[in-house]
Amino acid sequence: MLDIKFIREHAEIVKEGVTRKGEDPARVDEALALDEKRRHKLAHAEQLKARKNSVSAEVAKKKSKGEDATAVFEEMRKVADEIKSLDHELAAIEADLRNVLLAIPNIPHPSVPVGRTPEENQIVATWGEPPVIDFKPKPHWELVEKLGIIDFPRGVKITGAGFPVYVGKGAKLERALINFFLDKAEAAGYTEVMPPHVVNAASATGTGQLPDKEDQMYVATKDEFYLIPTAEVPVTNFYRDEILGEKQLPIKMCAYTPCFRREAGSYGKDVRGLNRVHQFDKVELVKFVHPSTSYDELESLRADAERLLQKLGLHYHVLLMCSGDLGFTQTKKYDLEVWSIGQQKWLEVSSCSNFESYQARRMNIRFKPAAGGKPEIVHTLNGSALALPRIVAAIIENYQTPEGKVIVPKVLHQYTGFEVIG
RNA sequence: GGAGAGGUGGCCGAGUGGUUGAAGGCGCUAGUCUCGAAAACUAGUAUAGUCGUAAGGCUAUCGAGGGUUCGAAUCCCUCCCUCUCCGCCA
Repeated sequence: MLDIKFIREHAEIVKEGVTRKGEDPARVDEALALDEKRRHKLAHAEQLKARKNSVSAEVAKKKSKGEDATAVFEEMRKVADEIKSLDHELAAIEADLRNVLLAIPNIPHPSVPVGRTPEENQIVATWGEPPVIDFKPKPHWELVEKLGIIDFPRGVKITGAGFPVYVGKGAKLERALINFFLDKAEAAGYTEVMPPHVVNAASATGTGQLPDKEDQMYVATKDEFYLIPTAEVPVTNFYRDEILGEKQLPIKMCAYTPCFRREAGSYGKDVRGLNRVHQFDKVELVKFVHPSTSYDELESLRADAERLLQKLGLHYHVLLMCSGDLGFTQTKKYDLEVWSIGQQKWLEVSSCSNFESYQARRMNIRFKPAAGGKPEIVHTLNGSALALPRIVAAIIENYQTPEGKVIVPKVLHQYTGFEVIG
């Protein structure tokens, strides 16, 4: 969420940013009104508390001298009641204010193009060329079935649609990619973590999954646990409610986890094969950085993700998302899309975002400036490096042979132990 | 899951109703001393909100929330977490 003080002091900037995101700026005024009301009540309540405290001190003094102090009890009883009711009103106002603040999106960075639809995203880089082949390429779902490396029907039997089973070389390819991605992340300075795959409500709120995106998560209701939709959730919450040292920054972490997404409301959209599944593997990069460096860190994060695609030899391009296509909590985002020849389309395999202080404020992650002074909120960023299933789809389609075999990219050989599937 | 113990500042730890935001120690920072360092000594050392141009004031916070009371770190209730023993178990 945004800082209420920042909103108070820069109401117009915030409203303008909210509008660019395609959200309703009226919430900003709502927040300001609640804030005004809150501070008014707070001043009143604190006055009464100050009175209570000073009277209490006097009572203590009198009692220690053996004097009678019952004269003020009657009045203080009333003051106590009044304080209690003001505190209740305040709690209600604060809860309302927080809810309104949570409903105000992060505002786009000035370098983000203004736009409303995905068509207005800008292609800012392209790498490689589509594979040149002289036969009709097949989509991956046909290839994997023939090769017997991914079993969709049995996944349906075991769990349901969107839960593929990787078998034999398919499983090994998956594992090889995970190890490859993690090794590269480690080489780029990221510390590997293996976090829990379910989180509590506080963590899900910290990264912004709750309250808005509750429908997208699987919930273990008995224990109020949420299956993670991305490693971003547990990893970013690693430092929730902590104060870091400025010298520790930037902190770079990577994590492999399975990701669980209900994908409610997306039925029929790109759902064939591995394009959209309910459980998938992903290696995620997360950074906690000094506010002055977060946009440089975004560029290097993107470079870290791009390097993987280059090593795999996959033709891709980079999209700079327009203001309207940014996520609620993001200020700037790049999507990496890989060309998949069998489907003749671009598949999103990574999304690299800067959240500035928006997530960190919700999570209360701060750092103590080395020069002294008050703790400041860190900036957080994250990016996929990379999401597995679409990479698997792209590899299988782009590296297919006329006979329906798949050549494994060279960088993976040391991980797979085989060079061809089929 | 059963029984018991406990959760106090960066850490250890005192505190069972009244100037206790909280003794003492450790750590950390600065200063004195020293050629320099150590030691010693002195001082400082939480977070947040709010008011104020500022200096500074006020309020809150002793796991969380509620209650009792003129007054709660201290008493009561609920919840969370940690530890020990037993049970179960990869």
